[in-house]
Amino acid sequence: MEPVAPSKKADRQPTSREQQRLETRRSLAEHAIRLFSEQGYYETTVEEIAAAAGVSARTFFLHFPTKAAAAFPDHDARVQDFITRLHAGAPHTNPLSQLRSALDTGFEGESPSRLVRYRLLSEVPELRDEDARTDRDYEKAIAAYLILHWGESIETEVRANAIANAVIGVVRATLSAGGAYGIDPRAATAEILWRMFGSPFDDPLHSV
Amino acid sequence: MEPVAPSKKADRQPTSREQQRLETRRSLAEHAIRLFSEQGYYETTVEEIAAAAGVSARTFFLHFPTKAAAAFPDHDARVQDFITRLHAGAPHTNPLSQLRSALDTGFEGESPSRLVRYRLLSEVPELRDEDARTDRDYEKAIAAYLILHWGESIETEVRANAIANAVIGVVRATLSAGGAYGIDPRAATAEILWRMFGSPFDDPLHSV
DNA sequence: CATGTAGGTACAGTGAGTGAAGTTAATACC
DNA sequence: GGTATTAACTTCACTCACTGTACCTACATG
Repeated sequence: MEPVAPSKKADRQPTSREQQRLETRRSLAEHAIRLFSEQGYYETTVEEIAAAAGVSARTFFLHFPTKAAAAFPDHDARVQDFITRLHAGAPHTNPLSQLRSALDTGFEGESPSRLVRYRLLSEVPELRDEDARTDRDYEKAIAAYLILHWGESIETEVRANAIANAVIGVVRATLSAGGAYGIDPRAATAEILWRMFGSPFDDPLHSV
Repeated sequence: MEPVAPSKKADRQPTSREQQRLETRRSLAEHAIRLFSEQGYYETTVEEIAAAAGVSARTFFLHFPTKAAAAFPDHDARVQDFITRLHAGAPHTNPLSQLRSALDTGFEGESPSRLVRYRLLSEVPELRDEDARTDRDYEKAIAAYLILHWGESIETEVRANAIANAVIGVVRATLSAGGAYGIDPRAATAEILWRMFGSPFDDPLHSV
C-alpha cells in the first residue's frame, strides 16, 4: 500500500480520474452484492444497482459486461495473484508441489464477502455460470504453467489440461461439499490430491 | 425404437398429440443447431428458429427454457443413459471400475451432430455455460453413485464429490484439448485416470 | 356427443445489453 | 494561462431473450 511506489507504467500517483473510476466500480460491486443478498438476484435490476451507486444504468455496463459479473469484481486480480504465486517458486521446484502451495495460500485470501457469495452462488444459475468461468481461468493458468515446465507437446498439453481440470474440480468440490459441513477446504483438498497424485504431491506423469 | 414396446406408465402406443409434441421439439432443436452453425449463435434469433420450425416464438419457450438449451436437446436422455449404465454393474463390482466402463461406453454414443456443437461450444460463452451445467449433472450422478456404494458420511460425501469433479474434469479436458489433435478421448482419459487412481482403476480412497 | 385438456397462438410486458451522440471536467500541451 | 483533448458519464433509442395471460382448436376420453 505504499502510495508513491513506482509502477511499471509510470511513477506518478493515481490521477483523480483513475481514482474516480475505481471508486465508481467499487461502489457498483458493493451495492450489487448487497442488493443480491438482501432481496435476491432476480429481484434486483441493474437500474437499481446503478441508482444505489449514484450513476446511470448505462454506466454499469461500462464497468461490468453483465449483471452477474458485478458479483465477482476482483476476479481478474485474484487470478493474477494466483499466477504470480504459481510462478514464484525456486527454479527447480517440482511444478506439482509448487501448484499445491499456490493453491494453499490461495485459500487464505478468502474474504468474508466471498462467503456471502457462496450462498447466492448455490442458488442462482447465472452466478454459478460466472463462477465456472472463473474456474476455467484458473485451469488455463495451471495448464499453461505445467506446459511451461514440461515442454510443449501434444501429450503434455492434454495431460496438463487434464490435471488442471481435475485439480480445480477437487478444489471446487471440497469448497462446496466440504463448506456445507464446515470442513477446512485446505486440509480436505490437500488430502484428496495427495491420494490422487501421491506424496508429497510428486510428479507421476512427468516421469513417463 | 420398438413402436409398440410397453412403457412403464401404460402399454398404449404414443398418441398423436405426444408424437406431435416430440416432432415440434425435434424440429426446433434441429433448426436451432443448423442456424447456429450456419450463421452464428448471436446472429440467430429465437424468432428465426421458431419460424424455421413453423411455430410461434412463444412455443419455442414451451419446449426449451433458454435459447442455448436448444443446442443440447438430448441432454436429459444422455444423463439418464449414463446413470443406467453406471448402475448396471454386477452387485459387487468395484465402483470405480464400474464408473470407468460407464464412461467408456459413453464415448461411443457421440453423435456426429455433437461434433458440430463442439466447434460452436468453444466459441460461444452461452453454450459453454450450458455445457458446464451438463457436466454438473454428470458429477452429481457420479457422486451419488459413489456415496451409494461407500455409505453416507461427511467424509465419503466430500470425497465422492471430489472424485466426480476430478473425473469429469479429466474427461472434459481430453475431449477439448485432445479433440483438437484428433486424439482418441477414450484412450487418453483412461490413461490419465489410470495414473491418477491406480491400476486397474482400483479404489485407493475407499480403503481408508 | 359432450367435455376436458394438451399444444399452440396472439399480445403485452419486463429487463439485460448495445450503439450513438452529447455533456462535463480533468488533463495534456503550448 | 489558455486551449485542445479525452476519460467518465449521461440520455435516448433500440434489439432481443424471456414471461404472464388469455384465448383458440383439435384431439382425447368417458
